[in-house]
Amino acid sequence: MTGLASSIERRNGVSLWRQIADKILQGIASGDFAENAALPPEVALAERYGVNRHTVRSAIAALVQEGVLRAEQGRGTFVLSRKRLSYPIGARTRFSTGLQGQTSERHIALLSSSTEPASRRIAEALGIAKGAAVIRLETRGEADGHAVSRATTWFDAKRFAGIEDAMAQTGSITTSLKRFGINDYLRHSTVLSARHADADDLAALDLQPGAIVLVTVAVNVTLDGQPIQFAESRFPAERVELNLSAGD
Amino acid sequence: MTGLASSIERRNGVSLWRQIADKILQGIASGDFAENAALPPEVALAERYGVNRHTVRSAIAALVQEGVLRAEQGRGTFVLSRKRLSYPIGARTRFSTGLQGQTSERHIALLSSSTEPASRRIAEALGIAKGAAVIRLETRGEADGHAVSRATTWFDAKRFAGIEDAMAQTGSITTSLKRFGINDYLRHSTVLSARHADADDLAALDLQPGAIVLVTVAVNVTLDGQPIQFAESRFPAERVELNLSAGD
DNA sequence: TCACATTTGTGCGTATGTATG
DNA sequence: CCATACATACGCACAAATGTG
Repeated sequence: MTGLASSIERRNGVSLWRQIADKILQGIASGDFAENAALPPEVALAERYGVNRHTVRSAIAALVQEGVLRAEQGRGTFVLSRKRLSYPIGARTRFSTGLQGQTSERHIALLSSSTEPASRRIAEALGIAKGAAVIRLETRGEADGHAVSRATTWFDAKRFAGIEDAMAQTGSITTSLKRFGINDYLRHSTVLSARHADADDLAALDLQPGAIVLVTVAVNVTLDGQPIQFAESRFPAERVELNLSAGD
Repeated sequence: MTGLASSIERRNGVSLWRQIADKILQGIASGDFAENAALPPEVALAERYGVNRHTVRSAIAALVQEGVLRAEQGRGTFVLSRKRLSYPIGARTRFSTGLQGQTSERHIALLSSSTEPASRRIAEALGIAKGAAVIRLETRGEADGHAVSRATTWFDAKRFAGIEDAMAQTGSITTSLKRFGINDYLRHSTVLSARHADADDLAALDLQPGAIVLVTVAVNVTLDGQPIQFAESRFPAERVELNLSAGD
């Protein structure tokens, strides 16, 4: 009955906190700790495994960092579920159609917008002069009430004046672009990386410190190759995977 | 001169360790702490900022986790540099040619190989019967002496008997496949995710606990669509970005 | 509104283990 | 073997957030 606790060993080359973390993982795998339910309080775990509360906290911190648990001050520590949305990226990358069939509802919320001079990087991507006015949109993609992306996108302000209003109204880039005579566009390039979420990501995507975001930096172009949009999107790695579809 | 330390405040809603971490980031940005050089010892930092050594440790742990620092037991804590290799992924994804121009030398080292029955997932991907024999290769991609990828790949054992020997000799998948009459192949699908590096990744890719790996799960096919290879690759996010090239 | 219990978060002091040179 | 410096673990105290009565 105390088999679990007795299998914790000291000075065997594996730190106690790592052993505790593995115990918790076992507990989740065996159904001892249910998904989407609260873990026992730290003090209870500390007693169960015969270690100090700090040691349990180290284990929990590691698992939070691995995206397995989520700790909430004053409430408890919860076991996360692990299904991921699959977000397709290809020549025709579209937020809404991409998630069709996986969620019942999705839209893009416009958080803020502003006009600013283009940095060198953005000017080059959009094929305009450095310092020319660009519109920046800060958006959050939501599916079934969960935040699944946080993006910053830039448009040439001259060509797309007022696109922020269209976005606010329609909640869709694709629809907004139609108001400017663009009925189709292609993903020209995508650079992909991953990093820990920063403070903004944490707030916008409802993540815990230490969470990982997938970052895409992309340029969309018209069918004849004119760049129209430059975007950096952040996806919570624990909730989203990217699906690099071959053709379309 | 002691302006830095005096700007640390207690009970202002931001934890001390986070404030210290931000101080260290400032120090790096301002050149106070040089890239690729050792940070002052923890006790020195603790004194400089007027906090306990544990608090400095929390700050350092956070920055290690963010990939900014690297702590080495018995030696010191080092500021990392942040250039990344750009690894192209497209229809014709090849390790060696992909990194051409970015490194002077690159190859794939075969760590181990084995034959095993195909799991359901692998059988489906390769279009063979579940339980049929498959060859598994554990490899590490190296460029200029640095580990840049860690992959596990599976081949149908019947069709590609002995491919492990070819890999060991040539250090190239592309070259090895030629021995089996395959002169060209295409990337059929890629699913991309990110997670924290596990123990194996840490060792193989020379990473610190808390580091992030980009994970691709891919299927390669012959020109007429026959699946030949299933692979899961892990890339250290701090050293590699993925470049989703549009056409080729 | 307020008090209170519960639970996680932060900080300090201390001791000991472990890796490096 | 020693000194240095990072790693782990424990005990204690209090702060902060949450939920409840």
